[in-house]
Amino acid sequence: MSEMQLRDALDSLKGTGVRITPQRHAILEFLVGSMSHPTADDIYKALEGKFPNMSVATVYNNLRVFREVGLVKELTYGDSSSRFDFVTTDHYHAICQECGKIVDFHYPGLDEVEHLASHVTGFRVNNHRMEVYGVCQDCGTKKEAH
Amino acid sequence: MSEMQLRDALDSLKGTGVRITPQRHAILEFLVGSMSHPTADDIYKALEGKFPNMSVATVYNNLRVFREVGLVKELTYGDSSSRFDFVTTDHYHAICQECGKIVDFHYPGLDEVEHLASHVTGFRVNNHRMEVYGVCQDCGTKKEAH
DNA sequence: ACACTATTTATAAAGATTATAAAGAAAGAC
DNA sequence: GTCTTTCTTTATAATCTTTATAAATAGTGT
Repeated sequence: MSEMQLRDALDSLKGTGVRITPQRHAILEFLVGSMSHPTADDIYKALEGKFPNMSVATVYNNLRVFREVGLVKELTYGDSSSRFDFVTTDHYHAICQECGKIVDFHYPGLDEVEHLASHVTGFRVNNHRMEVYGVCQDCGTKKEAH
Repeated sequence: MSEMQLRDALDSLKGTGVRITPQRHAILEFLVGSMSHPTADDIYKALEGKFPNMSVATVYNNLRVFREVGLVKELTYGDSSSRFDFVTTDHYHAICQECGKIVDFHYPGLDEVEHLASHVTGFRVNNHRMEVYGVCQDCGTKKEAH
């Protein structure tokens, strides 16, 4: 299943004339297999074993390439580093304010918001982003216990 | 009108035991009067005339204080620096992908999304954030002309 | 005006991301 | 398979934003 996602992603890259390097392959593979919305540094560290000589710049460069092609979304969360999310189906994020965990959830049709925004602001609207902030179950129960 | 907002904000600060310094007064005043969602550096530069000796750290420190008290919201937009928004009524942002302009718009009741997210993820949800991305009128017409 | 404590300032440090230039490797042509 | 061109990687330095630190300064209540 994620095999196919990876293959599609690679095809999509080829289609836009982006070369497939071992590093790109590995970064994409990691992103597809990862449920944890990793930071650039997470990816760098995760691939240290396979590519002892890989530069951080390579990770950043390729994440930018993937983002430009539309394979990956960049999530900027408050103070710390950006997190990267392999684009599959449309979904939103719930972010825990205690531990930083990010959990996906689906919600139908916020297209209406885009239309209204477009009407009110005069923008040609391309897309939107939404996040819900709160405290996850783990952190919630951790606090109750005293 | 923004006079009153400023006065309310100052009262609110006093109420929580935060001292009113000239710098804080000026930063708040600037935020209330500003429609442009400035960065910390914008604020620093804008107040350079009035406070030639003010430190950047002061701006950051106070923006943090204001955020903790709930007077100000921090917006993290993509690659560059955070932007700060004086909290008035609830509203969302439309962001131009060409020039970075941020325009406010109102939309009623996305509480439903919070409820669903809470139900699906098990989070105790506190708040949410939504942004619409696109191209503003200025940038749109600029491109048509050739 | 005094005293107590929070705040400011100046500076340095940390952390994330990008720029640069030389070395290396994909992909298509032959 | 080899060549050649061009893109990519690497290593390093630089940049930019934000925070930490410690001494000097200034609010606030009495």
